[in-house]
Amino acid sequence: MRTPPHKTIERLSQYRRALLMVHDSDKTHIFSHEIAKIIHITPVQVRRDIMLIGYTGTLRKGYNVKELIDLIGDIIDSDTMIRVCVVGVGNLGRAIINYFSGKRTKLSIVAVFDSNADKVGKKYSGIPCHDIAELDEVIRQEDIKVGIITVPADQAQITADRLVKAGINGILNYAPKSVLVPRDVHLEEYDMITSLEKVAFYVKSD
Amino acid sequence: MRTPPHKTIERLSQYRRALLMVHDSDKTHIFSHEIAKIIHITPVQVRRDIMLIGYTGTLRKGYNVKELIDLIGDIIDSDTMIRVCVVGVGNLGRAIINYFSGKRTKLSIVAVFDSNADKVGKKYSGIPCHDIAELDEVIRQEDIKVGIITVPADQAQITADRLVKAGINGILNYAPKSVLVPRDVHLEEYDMITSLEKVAFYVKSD
DNA sequence: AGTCTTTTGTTAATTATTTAACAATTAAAG
DNA sequence: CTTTAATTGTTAAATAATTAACAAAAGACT
Ligand SMILES: NC(=O)c1ccc[n+]([C@@H]2O[C@H](COP(=O)([O-])OP(=O)(O)OC[C@H]3O[C@@H](n4cnc5c(N)ncnc54)[C@H](O)[C@@H]3O)[C@@H](O)[C@H]2O)c1
Ligand SMILES: NC(=O)c1ccc[n+]([C@@H]2O[C@H](COP(=O)([O-])OP(=O)(O)OC[C@H]3O[C@@H](n4cnc5c(N)ncnc54)[C@H](O)[C@@H]3O)[C@@H](O)[C@H]2O)c1
Repeated sequence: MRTPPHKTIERLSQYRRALLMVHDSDKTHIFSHEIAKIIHITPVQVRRDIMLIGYTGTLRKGYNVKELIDLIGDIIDSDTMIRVCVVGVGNLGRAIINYFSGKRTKLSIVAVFDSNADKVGKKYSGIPCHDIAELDEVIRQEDIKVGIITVPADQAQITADRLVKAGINGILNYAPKSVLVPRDVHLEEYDMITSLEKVAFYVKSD
Repeated sequence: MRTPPHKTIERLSQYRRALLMVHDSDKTHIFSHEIAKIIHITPVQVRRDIMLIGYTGTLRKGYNVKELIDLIGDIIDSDTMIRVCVVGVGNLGRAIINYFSGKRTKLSIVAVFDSNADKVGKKYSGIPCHDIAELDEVIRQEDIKVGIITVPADQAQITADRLVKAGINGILNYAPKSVLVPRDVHLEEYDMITSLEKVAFYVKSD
């Protein structure tokens, strides 16, 4: 099967989040328009995405929740566990560690780093905090493949460089400063202000 | 001028973030390829966006940083200050309040809410925390137009309902559960797990 | 049993977004 | 002063993403 479009990948993750919640209830099947409503998209889009990944529901019964969850896993999850670290254990870092812990079976935050001696040696949501100086060593030992950056903006680039040097393959950067990485390192960046300004823009021109 | 495409609005916000940083240095002008490098897009895209908003740079000198910042402000900012509140002062809420404070001239977080009595009455980054029961009253008094949700997932919908009832026009939801709002309320949602799963997907299939 | 309604799966059409191409212009170099 | 290289602005082409259209199947209803 051809690898699905970027946007579909993104939505698959959202579908699964929604499906996992539905699965906790007693529903075994779900219609495209029900999924659509949760994600705020159209039912056609849902059906098209599901078609793209080669799943078929049952006519007039909808999609089997469990099966669809598993299939999405087959597509977007790695075979093996992907190990992740967080650099910078401030408010945002802690929010992320705490939110994420145990949420997914194929992704796991296994180490966090900070430069503040008061934090080093402590555990956050059960994950040990290492000194930033040990980053290289720990990343190699723990076989960490993805790093999340939550340090102050002026430390973002140097942190990214360290992560790259240690052999990481993907970075998720929350510091409000874009970082430069080699082309073979996959980079995602997110800035809340962009989202807020977007809301504000559409609010004002209502 | 026609209102720019959604994606351009998003990038304008990013351009401005980058330009503000450049402006702090002594550079007065910047080339499209320099902006492009910071945002990780192509120079053509940058020029096209700038064309769309009707700005013209000087040939072989690039764009005037200050002018471009101001023009982007004219497009995406509101004439008047847009007042924002945050509901849920946990790790994430505090990270947001702290990060955002004072960053933009036309957007301001003026109130935060929590249900925990220990937090009510305190100030966070200078912003007073009110009891959630006073939400309606404070939002009307303070003329708040946008709400940011950072409460636990199971409180997300009820919080959204409260905000809508109080007359808010836009919501930025960070709780990992989609909320339903009337069509005239602009909604943005973001979930870190989607970003992380995206990174993981592209990392594994490298 | 036959009709109606719902819902999927898929192809085609439409719309949105990005990328390419290139003329025009200007600063710098010789 | 002429040539060269760099850079913008814009139109056209290509690509990506969404939406529409609709046939086929299956349960519900009579
Ligand atoms: N992208 C977003 O939407 C968003 C939202 C909120 C905050 N932020 C940003 O995220 C970052 C963290 O925010 P926060 O509120 O947690 O800040 P914070 O100050 O509470 O935490 C920063 C942490 O990083 C550590 N640190 C500093 N330099 C370091 C280094 N070189 N190596 C390792 N650790 C280092 C500090 O000791 C601290 O623990 C900031 O850059 C902030 O602007 C982004
Ligand atoms: N979208 C993301 O990327 C992302 C990342 C991290 C965390 N989260 C989510 O953000 C939310 C907050 O995370 P956190 O780490 O700050 O959690 P937290 O538990 O530290 O904070 C939640 C706060 O909300 C308050 N609260 C609870 N119910 C409330 C209500 N009905 N009204 C008002 N206040 C209420 C609590 O008193 C607490 O202060 C959680 O839902 C978490 O899953 C999302």
